[in-house]
This record gives sequence, structure tokens and C-alpha cells, in this order.
Amino acid sequence: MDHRKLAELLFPDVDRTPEDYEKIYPARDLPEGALVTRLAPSPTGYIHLGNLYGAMVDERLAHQGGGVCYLRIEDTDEKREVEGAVPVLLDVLSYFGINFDEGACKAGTPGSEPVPFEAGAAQRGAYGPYWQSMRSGIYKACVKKLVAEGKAYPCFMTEEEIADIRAAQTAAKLDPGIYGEYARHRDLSLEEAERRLAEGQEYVIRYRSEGDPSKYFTVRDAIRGELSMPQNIQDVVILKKNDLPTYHFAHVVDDHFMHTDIVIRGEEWMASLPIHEQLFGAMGWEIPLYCHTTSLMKIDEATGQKRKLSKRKDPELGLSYYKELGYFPEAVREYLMTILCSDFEEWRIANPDKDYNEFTFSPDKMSDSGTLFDINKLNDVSKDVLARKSAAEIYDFMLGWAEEFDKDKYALLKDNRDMLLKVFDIDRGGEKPRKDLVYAQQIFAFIKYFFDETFEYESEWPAEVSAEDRKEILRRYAESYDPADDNSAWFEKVRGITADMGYAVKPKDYKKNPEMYKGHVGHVSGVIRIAVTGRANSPDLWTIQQIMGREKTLARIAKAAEA
RNA sequence: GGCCCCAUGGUCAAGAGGUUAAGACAUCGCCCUUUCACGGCGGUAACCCGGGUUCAAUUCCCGGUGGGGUCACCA
Repeated sequence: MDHRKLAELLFPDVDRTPEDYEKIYPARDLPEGALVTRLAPSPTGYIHLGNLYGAMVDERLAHQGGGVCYLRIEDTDEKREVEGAVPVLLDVLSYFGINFDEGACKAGTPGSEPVPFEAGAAQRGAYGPYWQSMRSGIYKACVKKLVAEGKAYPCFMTEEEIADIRAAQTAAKLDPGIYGEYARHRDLSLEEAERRLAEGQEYVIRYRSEGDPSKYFTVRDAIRGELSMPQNIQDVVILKKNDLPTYHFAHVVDDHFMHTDIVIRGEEWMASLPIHEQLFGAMGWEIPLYCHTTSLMKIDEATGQKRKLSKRKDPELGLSYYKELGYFPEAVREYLMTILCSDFEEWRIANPDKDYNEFTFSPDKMSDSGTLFDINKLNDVSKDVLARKSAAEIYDFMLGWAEEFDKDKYALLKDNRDMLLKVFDIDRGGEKPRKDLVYAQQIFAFIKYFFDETFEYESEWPAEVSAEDRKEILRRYAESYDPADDNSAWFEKVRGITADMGYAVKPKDYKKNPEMYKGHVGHVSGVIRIAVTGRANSPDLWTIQQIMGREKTLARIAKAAEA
């Protein structure tokens, strides 16, 4: 069997060899220790927290050592593609602080060239193209070489034939797949292949596996150390009918020619390591260092079991979900960092004011078991992040968020800048800022009583205070209220009303002798608090009134007195 | 089912052959206070099971069990 002839027959137009590409894509000139990483998504238009999680590892590992982080688009499956997915992907990642040095980018990026088929997208860098659909020639050169060496062959089996084989294997409790005797076309004669080709029969190219399942190989994983598994025996497809490679082959070729140092990908890829190890070996290339990140999990409501995040079942874990709720991107990042790296949280406590990029990220500190997504923890991290923000930063963020997601709120926020800066400044700054702001939607709900448009009574009036007393309290309060009073002078007056009306000035007195009083100062204050803010809980009332001003405060009191 | 990964409180997790087995979130209680989702103090709560190695194992080894992943011309 003349394999060279077969290769020529299959790829008459391919005149370049892998050696030629070796020269086109020489080793990168980077400082010692700098790593090349990559994010290689398929353009499905959907990104969830788990994807961001992986992207952060790529970004940090490359950039903390002066390396390169590039974006490669794995668009070898037309069925999954979504129009315009790449610019959206770039926007979302950039929003969360992930930016690339090379590869797919937005149209108009300096030094980039447009890609013909995706509006708004472009690419830059010396190791492209960065869309796999544009790299067909490179893959074919590599496949041709394998065919010429007898390491790959055309397989003409139909889908039905393969399905039948699988059914028979399943019935006989054998491992399913195309291997050994089931790889019926691995030793087709040249004449037979020629004949089928002449007939126009469709085919794929499979790798001819010489693997021995009793033999084990090892690869290094940055998180788990040495990984050991049996050699692959499957004759996997490397070139599909659409003339593009499968993931397995594209991964091997691209990460070789693009000089990726460390392949960061989800742990679901670990199972295909035998294929990748084999393919790297077949091409005579060095295998990269892998970093298989654990999946983000959630408890499935239906089964009560832990499971991997799924794009179909879990829209609430999509990145856009957090953007719409108005989480600060830093909050999401910091949360991901805390679950990604076991030493991050401690570092953050020790360095509350540093940029998270100053943290040194090391793969061996990364989690090696699936992590359950925890919204409580996210919220807690978010509170800490917002506590470090200035009032102006929070205002600006809120404004940007409302502009995109809630026009009504946008108008309110825009028209009340001065007031809101004061609102966001309540108990802010200093050693122990308030930690009650979580995300834009929650923040708005939290401060909505400052606007007449959104004010409403959310709490019940204190049960200790009768309706008549309530009106009397409010009447006296309105009479005595003077915005010029400082906090203690103001509260003295509240105490005065409290005592006059038969309530205990000290809550402890009331607790000791409940029969002697109608209630205590807390109940009286509660009436005023609800009148002004609509709720029983709020930050310091005096401060709130100072911000609202005399007119609005008295209007609220009057309104409540009528209620 | 085969192969692979994983296994410390409800959650995220540190940890070493001998420890009172950290810390964070959640939860509970108390305190502060006119209220609080703020703050302070404290509490409840964990090494999956069985063998082996060892003076000693939660830690190392083996085997179970449990959970997860994967077995496509999808990535």
C-alpha cells in the first residue's frame, strides 16, 4: 500500500507541509518564565460563570508573568454557531476585566485586520488565523502528512453503519466505538479507496490508532500533578466531512503552532487526554502542560444532586444575568477568585485595598474538586467590594446600569445626582464602612424611599403605638422638627415627645416595667422612621432627613399623619 | 458498564504521620444602639467506610462506598 499516493489522491491541492508551517510560526520571543495561554471558545453566544472562571485563569497566568493571552475561535461546527457571537463575547469578557493580547478582537482594534465573515470582528497577531474555519490549509497539511505515513486513513462508513456497529457493541457489552476490527476501512486497498472516491462517496479521515490499552501513559496537570491513563485505541475522526478538523485535532495543531505553553480547559476534557497524547505523539510534537479546571456545580432542583452548570438548564448562571442584576464586575471576579484559589481570600483580608491583579496566582493552589456555586458568598464578597468604592463610583455605576436596563430609574438617578452622592456616602469611608450594598437592583430598592416616585410603606406601624398616638407623635414631631438641630439635639426632642406621651425614654425601663409605659423610645422613633422612609430599618434617621431636606421630611410626616 | 477525577462542618476551604483540626459564608445566641441588612463577642457544627503500614493515621497504601466527568463527523 502506497500511503503517499493515497495522501496525494486525497489532498492534491495541499502543497505545504507541517515543516513549512513550522517556519511560518517560529517560537515566540518572550521573557523567561512568561507563559502563553489561550481562551478557545466556540462561538455559541452564551457564556456562563464557569467560562469566566477559566478565562480568568488564562488571563492571570499569562499576564502576571509578562506572557501572552490570546483568543482563538473554535468554529469548526457550523450548527452551533451564532451570528455576532464573537463581538458579544469580547464585550462581556472585557466588562469582567479579561482582555487579550492577540487573536480574535473587535473590528477597529489597532493593528488588526477584519475577518470576512463576522461583522464587527477582526484579528491580530502573527500566529493566525485565529478562527479555526480559516485554518483549513494548515490542518490538511498535517492530515496529509499522517496519511502519507500510514497513520491516518479515509473512512467511508455511513452514519447508519456506525450506528449498527454501536448497537451491536452495546448489546454484546463491548466498548463502543470505531477501533480494531470495527474500523473496517483502516486497511482499505489503494484501489478500493480510489474506486470509492471516484464514485463520489463521502468520507472522513480517521487516525489509525496503534494504542495498547494495557499500556499507560502519563501527562502533567498543573492542578493535579501526574495523570496516568491507558492509551487510546479508538480510531478517532480527525478531519470531518465539512473539511474541518474535530476539536481533538484542531487542539493539537493549533496549540502547537501557536506555541501555547499551558492549556487551560475544563475538566470534562480530561477524558480525552489519551486521544490528545496520541495525536501529539503522532505529529512528533511536545505535549503542552495542561491545567484542567474544576467545574462550577449547582444543586439540581429536580434531583437534589450536585451537577455541573449547564447552559441550557441554568440561565441564571449566565454572565448576562449578573450584569442585568447590576453586580459590579469586580464583585463577580473576586468571588470567582475566592473559589478558584484557596489562598486568595486570606490575601484579600490582609490586603483589602490592593488590586486583585497584585495577587500571585498559582495553579497548585487551585481547587481540585467541583465547587458548588454559592450566591450567599457572592453577595458577601460583593458587599466587601462595594464597601471599598467611593460614593461617586457607585453612583456612576448605578447610572450606567440603569441606562442599559431600567430607563425609569435612569431618569431618577440622573436628576438626583447631588442627593445620591450623599446617600451613597452614608457611613461610608473610614475604617468600617457600611456593608449593605450588594448589586444595582438591590441598591435601588434599598434607597428607593429617597424618591417620592418610588416611596411606599413597606413596614407595619409598631403595635405598641395606637393610631391616635401615632398621629399625635407625628404632629408634635412636625412642630418641633428643625433641620438646624444636630443629631443629639434632634434626638433630645424625640426623647421629649416620648416622655410626654407616656413612653419610656430608656428601652430598659420599659422592659423592666412594661405595665408602666405604652412603649419605649424605639417605638416612637419607629413611627417617625416609617413615616419618613416607609420601613422599620434604615441607616441613621437624622442623616437621612438632612439629605432629604426640610420640605420633603415634613411632607412625609404630614402624609403619614393622614394615613 | 469501561476509563478518569474528587472526598475535612450546610457551603467554600487550610492543614500536618502526634494539632485544642485554622479561616470565610450561612446559621444560632448575646452585646451595642432610637432601627438595621452596620459593628463587636460567643456558640452549634466536620476529617465517608473497611483493611493494611506504623508506637501513632483524618493525613501514606489498597479495597469499597459516594459524588462528578467522559465515552459524537459538539466543543
